[in-house]
Amino acid sequence: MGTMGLELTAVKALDLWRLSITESVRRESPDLSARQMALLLTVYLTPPPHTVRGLAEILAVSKPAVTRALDRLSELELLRRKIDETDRRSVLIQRTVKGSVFLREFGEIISAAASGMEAD
Amino acid sequence: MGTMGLELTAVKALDLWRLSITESVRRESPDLSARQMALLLTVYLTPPPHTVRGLAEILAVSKPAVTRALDRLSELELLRRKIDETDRRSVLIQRTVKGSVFLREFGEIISAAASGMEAD
DNA sequence: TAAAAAAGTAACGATAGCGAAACAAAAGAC
DNA sequence: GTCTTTTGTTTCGCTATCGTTACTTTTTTA
Repeated sequence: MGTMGLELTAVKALDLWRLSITESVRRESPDLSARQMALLLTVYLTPPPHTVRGLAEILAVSKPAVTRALDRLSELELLRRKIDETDRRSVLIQRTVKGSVFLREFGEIISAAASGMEAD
Repeated sequence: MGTMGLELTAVKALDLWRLSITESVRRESPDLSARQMALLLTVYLTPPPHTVRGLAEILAVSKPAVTRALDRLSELELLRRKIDETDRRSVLIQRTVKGSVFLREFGEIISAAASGMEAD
């Protein structure tokens, strides 16, 4: 199994996670919760448009919880709200320069941790 | 580069992170902060003994911050404090059954996400 | 156009977490 | 045996986030 994708045993996966998140914490990145990070990554890596309702469904959390996460992430300027002019009830969640930089750096942290790991 | 270790571009790394953390959030796992998760993984995946001081150094955070994270994680029974009888000032941080289960499941989430990812 | 539905937010009372400083307990130095 | 250092926790005032409920605005339905 797994020959079509990336091979990664559970133990190696956890160690990759450890190395990456530890490095991220050490760099004093904002201490985002799992929920906030999941929301941020979803906006950046899955096709738009992104709405509060859609994100709440994807993450299986309530709409107010998404609103609060958006409050935090937009305060950090990691993403931005914009009213959907075709349906003014909706809010479109958009990327920002700062968010792109943040995630690019984070991706590089993971990637570096992976390349430094011992082979099986 | 990277031929000695696991190959993972930054973009694929981020998507692996997204799939894993999203699945974790959807399962209503406790919403741990990056700091708490880093601490938990360090205790489980690096050689003991683990002390407050040692963890604070590894994560580059203050000792009270470690104490607070331990309060939370031990309340969740993901790990446990034990006084070091050879130096009763020190507290040894130990694993629990619940924490082992939690991390094993999380490792499997990552591993499953990886094996389901498109190859390059 | 009035009523119903949908999208997102605000308000509520609550807990959790923050950094900084002060603290108690134990061990080491002299 | 006191003084100092080390270890970890507690406390302080404060901000952030929690889940739930109530609400405003906009769109759709009838």
